[in-house]
Amino acid sequence: MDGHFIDVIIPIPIENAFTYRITEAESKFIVPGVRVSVPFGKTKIYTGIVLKVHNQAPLVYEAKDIHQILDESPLVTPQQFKLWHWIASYYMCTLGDVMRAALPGAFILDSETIISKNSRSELQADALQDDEFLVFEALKQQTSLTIQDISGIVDKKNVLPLIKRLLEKDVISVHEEIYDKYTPKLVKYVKLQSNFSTPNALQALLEDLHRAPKQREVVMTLFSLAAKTKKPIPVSQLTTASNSSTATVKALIDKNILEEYVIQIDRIQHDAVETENSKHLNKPQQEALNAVQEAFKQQDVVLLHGVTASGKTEIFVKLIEQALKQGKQVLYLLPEIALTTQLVSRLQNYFGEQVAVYHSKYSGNERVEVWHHVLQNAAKAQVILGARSAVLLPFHNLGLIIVDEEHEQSYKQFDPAPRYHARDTAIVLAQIFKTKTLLGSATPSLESFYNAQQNKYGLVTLATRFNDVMMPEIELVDLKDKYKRKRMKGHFSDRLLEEITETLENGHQVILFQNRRGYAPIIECQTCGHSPQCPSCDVSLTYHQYRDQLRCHYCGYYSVMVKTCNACGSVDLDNKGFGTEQVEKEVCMLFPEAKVARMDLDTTRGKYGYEKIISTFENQEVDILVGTQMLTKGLDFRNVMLVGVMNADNMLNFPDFRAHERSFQLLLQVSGRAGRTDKRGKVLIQTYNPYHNILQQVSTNNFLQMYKEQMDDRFNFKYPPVYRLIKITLKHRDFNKVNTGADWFAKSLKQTFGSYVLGPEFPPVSRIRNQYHKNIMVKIPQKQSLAKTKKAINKINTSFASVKDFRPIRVVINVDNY
DNA sequence: AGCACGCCGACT
DNA sequence: GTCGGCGTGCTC
Repeated sequence: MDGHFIDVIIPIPIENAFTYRITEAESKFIVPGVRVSVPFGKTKIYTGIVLKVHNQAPLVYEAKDIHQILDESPLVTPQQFKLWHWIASYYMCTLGDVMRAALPGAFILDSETIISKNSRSELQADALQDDEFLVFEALKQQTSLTIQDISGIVDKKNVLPLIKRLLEKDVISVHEEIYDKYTPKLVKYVKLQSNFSTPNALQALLEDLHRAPKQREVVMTLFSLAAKTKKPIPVSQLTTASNSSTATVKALIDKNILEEYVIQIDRIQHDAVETENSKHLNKPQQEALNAVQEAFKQQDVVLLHGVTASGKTEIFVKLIEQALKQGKQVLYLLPEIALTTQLVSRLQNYFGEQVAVYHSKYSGNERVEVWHHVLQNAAKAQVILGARSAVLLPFHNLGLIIVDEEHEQSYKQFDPAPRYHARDTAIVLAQIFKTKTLLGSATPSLESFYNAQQNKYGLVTLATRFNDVMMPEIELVDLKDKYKRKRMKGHFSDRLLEEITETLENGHQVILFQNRRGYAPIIECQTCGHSPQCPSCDVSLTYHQYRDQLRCHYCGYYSVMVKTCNACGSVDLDNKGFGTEQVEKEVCMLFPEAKVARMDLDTTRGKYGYEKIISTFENQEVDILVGTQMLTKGLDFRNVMLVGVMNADNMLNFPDFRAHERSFQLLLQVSGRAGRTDKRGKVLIQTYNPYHNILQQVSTNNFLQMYKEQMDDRFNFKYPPVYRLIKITLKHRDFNKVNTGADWFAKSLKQTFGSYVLGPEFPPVSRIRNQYHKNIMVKIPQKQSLAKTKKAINKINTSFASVKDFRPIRVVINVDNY
C-alpha cells in the first residue's frame, strides 16, 4: 500500500479516467459518486466525479493532489455508473461525454483565474512597462482582478503574456477560484415579533401605530393573513395584500415589530391540484392492460401498439399506480415538445405532487433540484416525467419505465456525444433495476415492431379509439390531375378548399400541415437559373417573408432578400417550392374571415411561444393552424375536424432509408389530430403520387402491410432492423483532406468488413458551417458481434488519428444512427 | 475539449 | 520589433 488514490471522470472527451492522490483523511470521506475539483493541465481546475477509490499509485506519472471535495454524499449512484459504462461502450464515446450529458450544468463548477498583488514586493514603478504599470496601479485600488478585468484595463484581447511577465517580476500572484453555479432560491418571510403575540400587546401596538396608518395597515393585514392561512407569510404576499411597499415593511422590521426570515424553496412549484382517481378503463383498455401485465410475466419489454386516441395514457396511469403502490419510482419518457403541454397536467391530475418534470427548457438551477429530489427518493419525485435526458437521472428504486411515442426520432441524440437513444438506454436502465419497460405508440418504429415479431418484446394491440370514435376518413387528392384541370388556387386544391369551408361553417377547426418552414425554400433566377446559396453551407437559402430575409436552416446565416439576381442582375426571381409561411399567407387570402396562426420553429421561439399558440388554438381563438411536424406530437385538440396535408411528396422522396417509414408515421400521427371526440374527422392528403404504396397504407391505416413491405426492403437492402448500422462522419474545412482521409478510413474498414462498408459518400448537404462532411456506413449482420465490430472500428480510428495529415479531421462515430 | 507552446506573417 | 494567426501535443 503506498497511499490513497482516486480515479476521476473529467467532463472532456478523453478515454481514460484520471488518477489523483488523496490524503488518508480524505480517503475516509471520498466514495465513488462524489464530486471533487481537481487541478488539470497547467492552470485549470475542473469538476470531476470519483469513479473509484484505491491504493494503486500510477506507474508512469506522479499523481496530483485534488483541490477539494465538493459533496458529502454521492451525487451519482452505482446504478448510474453501470448505465454510464454501457452508454460509453455501446455508443462509442467516453465516460466524460456521458457525464456531461447526465449532470445538470450547474453541478459542474466554473473556475476563474484570480490575480492579486504580491504584498511583499514593493518595487519601483519604473521597472514596469506601460501596461504592466496599469495593472500594478489597478491592483492598488482592488485587491484582486480577473483575466477579463485586466483585458479591459489594458484594452487587449490576449493578456496572458503580460500576466506572465508580471509573474516573473514577482509583482502578482495568481490562483484559481471556483464557484458553485447553483444558487438556492430564497424567499423572505415576515412574522410578528413574539412579544406581540398576546391580544393585549397587539392592541397596544396598534394604538401605538395610530400615527402611522400605513404601518398599522400592514400589521393588521399580517395578522389577518396569519389567522387565515396559518402558513408563513412571504413579504411579497404581505405587501400586495396590504397594498403597501417594501419600505413600510422594512420600517416595521427596523422598529423590531416585525421579524424577517428566509426559507429556501423549490423553484418548481406545481399548483397543488386536487388529485382525481384514475379513470375507469373501458373494455378494450382493460383487456390491453391485462395483456400487458400478462406479457410482463414473460418479457422485460412490451410494445403497446394503440391507434391514435385509443386511450393509452389511461393504461399507463393504471400501471404507474401499481408501481407507486409498491413504493417504487416510475420514469415516463416523452419526446421533448409533447412535454410542455397537456400530458403533464393530465398526470398531475392523477398523481399530484408526486410528479416531477425534467426537460431542456428547465434552467440549470431547476434541474439541480429535480436531480436531488430523484436521488433522495423524495415524495415529490415518484413519477418522473421527462424527455430524453431524464433516463440519466439518479433513480433510486425504479419500478417501471414507460416510453411514450416510442417511434419518435427525437429520442436519439445526434449532435454532441453521447449519441444515445433514450428508448434503448431506458431498456438497459430497466434491466439494471430488474424492472419492466413499456413502449407505447400508434405507429411503432420498425425496429420495435420487429423485436416484438421476433418475440424479444411482448406485443399488445389496442385497435379501437376511445369511446368508439371512428378513425378519420382519409382522402388522397391527386395534385397532377388538379393542376391539369386548373382546379388549384395557389397550393390548395378545390377539394381542400371545399372541406375547409365546410369545416369552418360548422364551427370546427382546421390543421394544415406542411413539412417545411419559411416562405419558399429556393429562390431561382428566371434568366440564368442561379439561386442564392448559403456562404458556409452547401444549400439554397430559404426565403422568409415576414422579415424579408433569406435564411440558412443549417447554420442560421441570414441576409436581406435580394431584389436582383446576384449572378446576372435580372429582376426576374421566382419562388420554387413552398413553406408554412406561404401556406399561411394563402389561407389568409382565401379565407379572409378566418383567424389563422402558424406553428413552426420561427413562431415558437422564446420560452412560452409554443404554449401560447397551443392555448389560443385550444381556446378556439384560432380557426386554422398552419404548421410543421411540431403539430404531430401528442397534442389533443377536441374541436379539430379537418387535417390538410399540403404536400406529401417531399417527405416521401427524402433520401434516407427510413423516409417511407417516417412518412407513414408522420401522416398517421397528423391524421390522428382530426376528430378526437364523437364525430368522425377528415384528412385530406394532397400528392402527385396518390398511388404510392405508403399513401395507400396511410389512407387505410394499414400498419401491418406497411411493416411487411418495408421489412422486405430492409431485408433486401440490408438495413436496420435486419442489419445494424454505424455511421462514421469525417469533417474538415479542406475538401481534399476530407476526401483522402475518408478514402483511407473506408479502405481500412473494407479490409476487415468487406462489402459491408458503404461509401465514403457526401451527404445531401456536403458542407455545413464551412466544414465538408463525408460519410462511411458500416453494416453489421445479426450474427456478427457488435462488440468486436466496435473494437475493430476503434482500432482503425486510432491508427487514423496517428497519421499526421489526418489528425485535424474530426471523426464522428454514430452507433444506430436512426 | 481546452490550453500552452512555438513558429510564422502584418502592423503599431 | 511585437501581436496574434493557428498547427501540435498533452492533460493524472
